[in-house]
Amino acid sequence: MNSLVEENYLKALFTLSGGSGEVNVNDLSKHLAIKMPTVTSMMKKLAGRKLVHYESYKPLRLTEHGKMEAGLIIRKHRLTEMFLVEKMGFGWEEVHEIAEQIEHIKSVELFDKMDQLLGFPKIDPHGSPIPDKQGRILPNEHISLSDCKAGDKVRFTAVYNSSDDFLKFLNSRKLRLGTELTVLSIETFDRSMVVSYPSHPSETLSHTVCERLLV
Amino acid sequence: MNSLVEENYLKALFTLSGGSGEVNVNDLSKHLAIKMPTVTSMMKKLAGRKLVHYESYKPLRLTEHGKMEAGLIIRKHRLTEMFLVEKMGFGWEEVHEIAEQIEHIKSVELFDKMDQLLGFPKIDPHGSPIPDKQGRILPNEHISLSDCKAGDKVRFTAVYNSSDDFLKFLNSRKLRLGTELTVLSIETFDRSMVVSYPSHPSETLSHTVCERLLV
DNA sequence: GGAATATATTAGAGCCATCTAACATAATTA
DNA sequence: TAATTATGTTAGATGGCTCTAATATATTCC
Repeated sequence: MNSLVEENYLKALFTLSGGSGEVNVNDLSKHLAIKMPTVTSMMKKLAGRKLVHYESYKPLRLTEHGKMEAGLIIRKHRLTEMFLVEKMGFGWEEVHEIAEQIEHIKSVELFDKMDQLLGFPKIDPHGSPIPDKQGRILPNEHISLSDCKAGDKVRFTAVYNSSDDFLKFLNSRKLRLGTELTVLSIETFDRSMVVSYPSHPSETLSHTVCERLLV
Repeated sequence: MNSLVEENYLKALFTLSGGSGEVNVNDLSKHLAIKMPTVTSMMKKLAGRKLVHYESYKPLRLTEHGKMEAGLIIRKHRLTEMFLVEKMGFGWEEVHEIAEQIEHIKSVELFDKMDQLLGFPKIDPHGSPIPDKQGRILPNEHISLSDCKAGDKVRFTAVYNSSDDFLKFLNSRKLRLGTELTVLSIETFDRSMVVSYPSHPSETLSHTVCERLLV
């Protein structure tokens, strides 16, 4: 049984490991706001429990077992966010903090029940995929809006690295998951985009925003 | 901010303090399954934070502030149980374990939302009163079924010290909160009672059971 | 390739919540 | 009341997670 602290390390490793599956001690340290020596010693501990591959001065990698465990935590997090939004009436910008805590609850039944009441959703309120009961996750197929060309018609399906402020910004522009966007033009000097969608015939979005909108 | 561990001590103190409001170190130690020296040192710590009155070799008492804090934790516990039963379809014997964990979640909004979705209930699924948002609790007015006389007509409104097994027993007899009971007779030799209620015209309940049914 | 910088590890310390062993006080009972 | 038993406290140790300071290895840049 993993402690709450260990679970946070696993989740962070999962989140930070991109395509390569590798994570630096330094990045992990910054992400968790925990000093590097502490991280190193925890990595040795997790390596002892076969949750991460650890070799001195090499990047960290989750083992298959570690990925599964991390996936299960993320599953709980995302099901919780979904439940809070869909069944309890929270705004999607309010739920992260609460889900951060509830994800550590030990009860298969609780999360199965959420899953069932939600109709076995595949994505959370931010558009991120929900891992299955084995902790497996399908890598998402999304690209950034900023990678699109003028004239492209796309569906806004997820956000990247969502902060409260960013979600509030999206709300203020009535940009919701599922919205159909048409790219009208792209400014070359600052790469901002002008897009149109049902409720807003012409809206300008900065490059920073476009990078974080997945379609 | 109280740690999870401190919260468990506060809750136990609240639960164990009867009419006198006093609790022994020994009882607290047994209830929490934590050795006495550990309890003593934690009591000193909580006394330093003005949550308990502590004097060497004297019984423990929660301060008013401590009672409030404990009440708030119990409020979260009971709202959670209620929510799990009423809104998520759990059986009332399944929810205690989960509520034990969720009661430590830091989020006023989460519990306010539960409260609202439940229509501001005054009692939990076991019939125990739910403290208000200030942590105040109204002492319950219930008496044991075992204190009733033959011929009494009463409403079953709460259970005392409910265990899973006991709740399963009640389910098997279709004894639910709110059931109207009539005491038909009392056996003098073992103090068991014969009662009747809508679904069961004649049912015998042992003294042990009767003591734990509050009416 | 060597100096400077960035990244990672080791060593040693501290806090929190727990324990056991030993001792102190209070309550019970012969 | 004196002895016994029950309850409570002190002292010192441990494990988990964290830190800082010092050291080691890798990477970058002149």
